[in-house]
Amino acid sequence: MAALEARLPTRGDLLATLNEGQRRAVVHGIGTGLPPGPLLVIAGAGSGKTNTLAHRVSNLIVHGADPRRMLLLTFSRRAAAEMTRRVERIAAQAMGADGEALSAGLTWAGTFHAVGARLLRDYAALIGLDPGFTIHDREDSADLMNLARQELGLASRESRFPTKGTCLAIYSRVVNAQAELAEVLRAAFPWCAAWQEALRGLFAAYVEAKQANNVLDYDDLLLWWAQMTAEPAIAAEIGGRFDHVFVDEYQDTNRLQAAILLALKPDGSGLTVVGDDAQSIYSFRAATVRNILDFPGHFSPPAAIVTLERNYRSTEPILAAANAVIALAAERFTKTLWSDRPSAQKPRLVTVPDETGQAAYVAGRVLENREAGTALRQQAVLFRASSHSGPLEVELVRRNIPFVKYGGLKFLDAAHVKDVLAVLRWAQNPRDRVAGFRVLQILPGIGPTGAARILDAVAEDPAADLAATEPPARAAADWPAFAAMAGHLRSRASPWPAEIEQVRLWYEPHLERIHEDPVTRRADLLQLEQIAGSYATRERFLTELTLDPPDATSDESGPPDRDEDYLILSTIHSAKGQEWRSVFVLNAIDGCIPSDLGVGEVAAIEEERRLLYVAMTRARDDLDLVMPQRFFVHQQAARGDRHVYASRTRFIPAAILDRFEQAAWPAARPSPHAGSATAARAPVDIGARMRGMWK
DNA sequence: TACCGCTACCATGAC
DNA sequence: GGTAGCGGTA
Repeated sequence: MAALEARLPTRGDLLATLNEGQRRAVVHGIGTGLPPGPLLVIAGAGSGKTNTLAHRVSNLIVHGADPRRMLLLTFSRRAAAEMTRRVERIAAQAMGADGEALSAGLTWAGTFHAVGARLLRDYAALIGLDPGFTIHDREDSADLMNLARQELGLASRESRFPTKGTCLAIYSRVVNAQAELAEVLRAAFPWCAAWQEALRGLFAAYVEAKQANNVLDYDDLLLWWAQMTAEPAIAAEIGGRFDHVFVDEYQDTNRLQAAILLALKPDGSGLTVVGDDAQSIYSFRAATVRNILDFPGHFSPPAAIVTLERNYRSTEPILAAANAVIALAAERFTKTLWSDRPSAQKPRLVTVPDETGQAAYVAGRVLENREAGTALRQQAVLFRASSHSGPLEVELVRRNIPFVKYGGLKFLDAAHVKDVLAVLRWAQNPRDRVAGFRVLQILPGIGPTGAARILDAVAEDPAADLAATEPPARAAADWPAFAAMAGHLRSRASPWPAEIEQVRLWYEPHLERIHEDPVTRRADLLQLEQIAGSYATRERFLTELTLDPPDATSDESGPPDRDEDYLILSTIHSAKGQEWRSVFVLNAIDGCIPSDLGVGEVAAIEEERRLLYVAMTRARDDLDLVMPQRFFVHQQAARGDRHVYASRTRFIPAAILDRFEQAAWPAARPSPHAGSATAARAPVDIGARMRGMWK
C-alpha cells in the first residue's frame, strides 16, 4: 500500500494523510473537466467520514469549484458548523490564505429543514406562499391538529379517537415516508386502522388550517420543497444554483428527502452522499436505509461506491466487541471494521446493584480517569432515554462534577417559554392562530371561547387594532397594557433584542399569577433573552430556534465557558458522529436497550441493536457498559412504580461475552467469617428453588 | 364562560 | 411527574 500511496498524485498536503479509500473518495471525478458523477461513500464508524468529506470539499475548491455553489446537507447545525470549520482549515493548508477566504463562501450548509426554510422564503412568490410564514414546532403542530380535531367533533372521550400527538405522528409518517395512509396505519398504527377515513378528513382540515394561518410545520419544509422541485422549471433553477451537493448521514434520511435530492440532481452529477447502513437509528422519523442501498441504481451509469472500513478511533478490543454485536443483526452488513490500535483492555460489562449504584460507579470512574489524565470533556456518558441520566445528574451535582447534557431537551417545551415565544410569533405572523390562541389565554378572564372570539374579530378586519377590540369584561383591567405591548411589537417600534425584554416585562406579572415557581421560570426567560441576543432579527430568531433548538443544558445556568472542563451526558441519538476517549453506556439491560416500547417488531429491535452499536463505537480507548440489577420503572400500564430485576441486554448474548471483561461493583468482598466456609459448602441452587415455587 | 380540582392516562429518540 | 379532559362552582 505504501508504494501505491507514493504513486498517487498529491496536491499540497491535502491527500497526504489519507488512506487509499479516503483518497479515492476525495479525488473522485475531479480534474476530468466534467462535473463529477454521483458518489456513494459507505463510511464505517470512526473511519474518518467527516474528514474525508471535508477533504473532498476542499479538494474541489482547490480545483476551482465555487464554494458559494455548493450545498452541504448535514444532520444537525452542529455537524454543519464542524464541517465548515474543517474545510476552512484544510483549504487553508493547501492553498494558504486564499483557501481560507474561498471556503468562507460555503454558506449553504445546514439541515434539510433549515435549507428548505431558506429556499422556500426565496422562492415563496413563485409558489404562492407568503414569505412571512412562521414555523410550528411539534407541539404547535399538535395544538393546531387538536383545533381541527375538535372542530370535526372527533375529540369526545368515549369515541377514543387517537390523541392529537398520535394523529400528528401518523400524518408525519405519511408525509415523510411518502406512503399511503392505509399502509402507514397497517404497518405502524394498527390500533388506529378503524379511523382511516376520519383521519383522512382530519388531515385535510389540518392542511387547510396551516395554509389559512400561514404556518409551515417541520414536514412542510420538506414537502413544499419537494413539491416545488417537482416543477421542472423550478427544479432546474434551484438545481442550477449548486454545482455540488453533499449529504452527510445519508442512512438517516427519509424518502421525501431522497426525492428532493433526486429532483435537484436527476443525473447525479456533482452529488456525493455519505453514510453507514449499520448506524441507521432514525427510522422513527421515517428514515430508511433503502435510501443508501438504492442510491447507486438511480443513475446510469450507477454511482461509484467507496467503502471505508478502517477504523481510526477505537482500540481493537472495543471494535471486536462492537463488531460482534452488529454481526448478530438480522440483515447482514457487508463490511467489517478493523483497527490497528492494540490494547489489553476489553470493554467492561459492569454489574451494579441499582441505578444509585450505577451513578456512584460512573461518577467514581470519571474522577479516576481525570486523575489519570483524561479530561472530563474527553469522557461521555450515553443512555437510551433522556430520563435515564436522572440519578447520575444528582450524583454529579453532589460531587461537584460539572456536566453538559445533550438531547431530550425540554427547555422550549416549558409553558412559560412557549408563552413568550408565542407572543413574538403572533407579532411576526398575525395569522398564526395557534400563537394568538395561546397568547390571549395568558390574560386572566380569557379562556378558549374568549380567545376564539377575539381572533375571529381580528381576522375579519386585519387592520383592526387590538386596542380597539373589546375584551371580555374580566380581562378589561389587563387589556390596555397587553394591547399596547402587542401594538408596539407589530409596529416594530423597538430594535430586535429589546423586543423580547419588553415581552418578558409584560409577562412577568402573569408568570407570577399563573405559576407556583416563578423564580426558576424567570431564570429560563432570562436565558431565552440571552439566546435571543445572538440572532440578528426576530424572524431569524424564531425560525432558527425552531429548526435548531439549543441542544444542551448544563447544571449551571448559561453555557459553560469554552475552556472549562465538563463531563458530557448525551442520549445515544444525540451522540451520533461524536467520539470520546472514555465512554460509559448506562442501563445496558433489556427494557432500556432495547427499549421495551418497540419490543415486538423485528425492525424496531434491529434498530435498537444498531443503537447499541453506535453507542459502543463512540469510544476510543475505554468503554464501560453498566447494568443495574434492579431498575426502577415508572408507572406504566401496571399500577404503581416498581422495581424490576433487570437482565443483560439481549444484544450481548452469552456467545459473545468473551469480548468483554465482566465485573461487579462494588467488588464482592467475602465476609471475614465466610472465607473457607464458602469454598467448602456446595453451591445453593437458588434457581431450582425459584422454579419450585410454581410447581 | 372561566377556572378549579379531580381523575385517568401516559411516559424514546428529534428536524 | 405532567397533562388532558371532565364536572362543579362562581
